[in-house]
Amino acid sequence: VGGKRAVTIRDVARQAGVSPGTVSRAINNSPLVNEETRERILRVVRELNYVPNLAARRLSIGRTLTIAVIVPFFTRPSVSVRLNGVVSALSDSQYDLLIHNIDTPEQRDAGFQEVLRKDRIDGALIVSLPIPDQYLPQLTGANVPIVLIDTSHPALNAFPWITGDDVAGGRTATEHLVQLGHTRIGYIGDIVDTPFHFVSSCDRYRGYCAALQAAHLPLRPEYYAEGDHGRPQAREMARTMLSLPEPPTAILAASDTQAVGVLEGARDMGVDVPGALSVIGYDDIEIADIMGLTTMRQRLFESGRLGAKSLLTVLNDPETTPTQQVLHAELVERDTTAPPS
Amino acid sequence: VGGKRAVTIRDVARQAGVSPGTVSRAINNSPLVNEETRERILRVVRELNYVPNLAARRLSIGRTLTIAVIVPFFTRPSVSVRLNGVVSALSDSQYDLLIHNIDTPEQRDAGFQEVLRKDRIDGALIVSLPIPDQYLPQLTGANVPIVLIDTSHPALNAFPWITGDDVAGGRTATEHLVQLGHTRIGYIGDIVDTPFHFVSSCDRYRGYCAALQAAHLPLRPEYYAEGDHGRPQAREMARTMLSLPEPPTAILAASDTQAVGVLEGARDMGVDVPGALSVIGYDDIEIADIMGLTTMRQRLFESGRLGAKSLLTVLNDPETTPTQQVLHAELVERDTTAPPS
DNA sequence: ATGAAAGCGCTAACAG
DNA sequence: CTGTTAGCGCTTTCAT
Repeated sequence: VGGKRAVTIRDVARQAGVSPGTVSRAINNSPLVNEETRERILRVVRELNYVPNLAARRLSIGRTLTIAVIVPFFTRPSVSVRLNGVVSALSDSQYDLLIHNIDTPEQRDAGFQEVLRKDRIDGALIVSLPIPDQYLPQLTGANVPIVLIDTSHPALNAFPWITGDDVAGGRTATEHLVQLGHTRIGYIGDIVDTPFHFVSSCDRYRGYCAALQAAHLPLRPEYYAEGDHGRPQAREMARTMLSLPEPPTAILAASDTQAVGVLEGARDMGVDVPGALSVIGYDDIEIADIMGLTTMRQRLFESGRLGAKSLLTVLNDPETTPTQQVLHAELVERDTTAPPS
Repeated sequence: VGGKRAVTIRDVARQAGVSPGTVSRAINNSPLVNEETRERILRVVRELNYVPNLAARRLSIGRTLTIAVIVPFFTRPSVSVRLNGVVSALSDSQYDLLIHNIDTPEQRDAGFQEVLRKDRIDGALIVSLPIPDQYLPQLTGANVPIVLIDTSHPALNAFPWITGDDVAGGRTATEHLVQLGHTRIGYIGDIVDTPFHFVSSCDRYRGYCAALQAAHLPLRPEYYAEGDHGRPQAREMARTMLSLPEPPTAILAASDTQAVGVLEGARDMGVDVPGALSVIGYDDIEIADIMGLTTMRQRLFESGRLGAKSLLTVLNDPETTPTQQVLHAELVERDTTAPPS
């Protein structure tokens, strides 16, 4: 646990009989260095096992070589897959990845205030986190490029973003149920009015409404329920909804996790799926495959990867026009949807 | 996208009518500064919205204020939960978290060579990654404190670590099946001879063997199968095993993910669970709860949290003796195990 | 209690 | 092509 001083660029310079400047040029592939001296220097570098001190390099070049990803609830499977896309896109870049997880509004404040600083990061990815108006100044004034993944804001259309079209997705899912012949279709989603104001559930509900209207089906308030995101909550809501005098014959859930809760609720009530109840989820995370759940597939990994790539592009050339892309969700039919009996 | 120069400590000093050194002392809570001047300085800091440049600070104090976590396959649920424990323990520390994901041996090399450097990090957590002998010199010579989570090595007993006892866990799981009356018990796990040499599956198998021997039950080679980690592979292995002339009446899987594969395989073969086949998994990730899977619960989140705390302790005081802790796994009985029929 | 000055290890502008 | 020099922005002796 000794204090053996690290090898510095000076040591290399001395050993190779050149100046530190030349060593710097040599290791940074500057053309301004003789091929022979470069080789000699690189040999010494290897002998001495020299690696440039990152902090010094960062301070000197005025860049942090770090990218932050600001993300809520990163253990949620859908988020985790998106993150993996980010990690994979960044893995052979020069950038370090700084993960800032957000579980509470305080952490969100910290994320926006302490992380989005030019002396901390070169760029940021904001993933799946709705952006309240109050933070707009911090984002637009952040002075570092920001890419939005699975989130957006009308005032931030100068930023690159990658999102899904949740309204269209909710509509497609609902249309599938309508086409199967369902007329009593319920919706179970997230609470709209949380500190985070997640909107995907809300958007999917809007798609649901649009599909019902297009099919001239009534919008029945008792067929809408919202609760904290989670299986147990969805289970409870499903039980309540299935206890109605005239229960729905199909339920669209705002996520696969909640759809699984609905399946559990149906089982609790002795309601057969898909015989007496069709269930459709959203995301197509692994559990959907396991449970044979019909769902809307989002390209989660891809969204992370594309967003990260897009940030790298901007970082390389700040003049590029921002990539903005909508990834459409696709219906995956499995075993939980069928015509009503 | 303007170049408005960031506020530096000099600006604050000038504005407050003191020297940069005093400002530094003031913001770092040095006792060597008059209370009045400190307040004046802090006021200016607030007015100018000054935040110290991290790279400069790091270079100056010779620490990186960064902790790396080196982890394979971080989207696997069990890994993801452990990571969340780490993140949570570090969230209100001064340290940044640098995540180095490992999916290939090359990334592992990079992780051990480029990440474990004193100029990059102040300390590291190695999570769920077996350590081949060839890397021992790099670890012992890394010159930064390292904490092992869910992995260990006889030569690294000077390091703090947190592990589960996989042998004991495998034994407990198997004993449960034995006590239910099973005598034909199969094991489905990971391939031992991969580039990563994961050992947990192997250890759990050793526990399985010990339990069988203690119960005077024969060890039948046809009741052992190994394959790449994953649901589909486990499903296939289960089908093969259930096709034996004398199939097992119970199967222990090396992980919940694989146990779910076994459930699928059983369903494929029309084998009722738990009527004709008992299945037990390992980890107790969310899917186990969903599927009603009997399993061995590991304290995943806790392991990450404890490991990170332990690293923080060492970082604060390098003289502390390393915390080494075994977290025992606990049997969680659900609906997939029953006496043989 | 405060200021001056040196230095962390690197890069880059300037001379030659 | 290479050496010299001046920072990057902060911390930390050393004086006072």
